[in-house]
Amino acid sequence: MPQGLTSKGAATRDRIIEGAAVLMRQSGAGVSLDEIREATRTSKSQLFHYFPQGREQLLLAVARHEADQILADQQPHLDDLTSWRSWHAWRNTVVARYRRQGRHCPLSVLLGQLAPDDEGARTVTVDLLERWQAKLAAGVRHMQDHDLMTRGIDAERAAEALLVSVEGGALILISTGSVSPLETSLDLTLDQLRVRP
Amino acid sequence: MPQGLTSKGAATRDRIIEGAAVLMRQSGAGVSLDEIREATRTSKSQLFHYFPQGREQLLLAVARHEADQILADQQPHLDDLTSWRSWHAWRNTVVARYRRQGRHCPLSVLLGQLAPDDEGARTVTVDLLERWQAKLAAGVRHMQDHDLMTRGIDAERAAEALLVSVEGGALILISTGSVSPLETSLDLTLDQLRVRP
DNA sequence: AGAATCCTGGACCGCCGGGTCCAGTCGGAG
DNA sequence: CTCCGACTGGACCCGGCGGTCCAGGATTCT
Repeated sequence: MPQGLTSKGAATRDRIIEGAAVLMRQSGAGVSLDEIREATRTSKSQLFHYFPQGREQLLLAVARHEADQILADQQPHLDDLTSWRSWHAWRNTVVARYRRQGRHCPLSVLLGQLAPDDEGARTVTVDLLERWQAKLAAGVRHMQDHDLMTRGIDAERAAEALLVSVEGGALILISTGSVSPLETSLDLTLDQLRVRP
Repeated sequence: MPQGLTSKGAATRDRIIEGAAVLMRQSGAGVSLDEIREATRTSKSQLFHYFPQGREQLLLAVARHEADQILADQQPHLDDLTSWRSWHAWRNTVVARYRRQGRHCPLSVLLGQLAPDDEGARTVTVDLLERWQAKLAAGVRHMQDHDLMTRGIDAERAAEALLVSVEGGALILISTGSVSPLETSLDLTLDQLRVRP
């Protein structure tokens, strides 16, 4: 990405990312630069003007965009997991999001395009998971501090388990089209955090 | 695949599948027919002789092979989940398998190569999940019948939740390289099936 | 033996797609 | 107004890869 960048240039750059994201969300599989070029009404030279390292850099930018979107979709609940009410609201938001998304996970498709051992691609995923887990752990810790969740399970572990439920549920949703595993697993895991009578 | 197929032909076909599987397991990402040809010491014409529909058919065969392998790796425990001892043995086998596998899931790489909405690819995954879930559910049911697991959770649901733990844990292992989420989630889910005192 | 069929080698083709280049146009700073 | 750097269009290149083809070797059956 060039150092000088006028507002017009920034707008074009964003249009490319957003357009590519939309394209991959619907088309699902591998997208060529020509398709992106056509969908965003740009030219080859613009693509390489804004992403000099080519395809990989572009896809990485789109992946980061999608990763941010995933967290943003869970707001405002994800940042305010301070009561069972908000936990349930969060749970419903997540389920609704994946139900809506159906069998097309934009991020997984994206990462499938990039080399799995590529450092950049790995970073995007790891960053997402870390941010996600941190927010969940904060929520669990707050609940434990107020005796609303059991202290028998370490907050970080609980957050890990919740993440596994969401990711695993989403993965199975992608394969089978069924949301019930996601719901079941998430509900069971949450259940386990309830204070035992 | 041709109708006539001598034992020599079948051997070559198997060699191609096995060789391609090994190749994808180590190389990780997209594999070209030329690489497969070289690794299996065959020629282009053989590849298309045994897989007339070309690359897709070949990858699909490899994917089926890998899916079967996943279940086979969990034997004999998966077919004998009749005591807590065997459940734990199964749990350890699964964890060990994914720990060994590390960040390279052959099946996910494979399916990433094929069009995600391809009917054949979908079938491979769905079949695997269904067989897997059926075996887990059978185990849970057996345990419930002998009052070794709680009857409070429907056997199919329990199997779904276990699957989510394994798949989600494996997915996170692939991304982050950490096995602990897999272990945590699996253990928590199993815990929940214990009969409450 | 001989024919029918399966199996194998490898040259060849065509296209798709990432990447390059250059000749412009635009837009704002001085 | 003028100039410079950012921005844009699109023709072009070229390597790789999936796929085709045919000629010839190996097998098996009658």
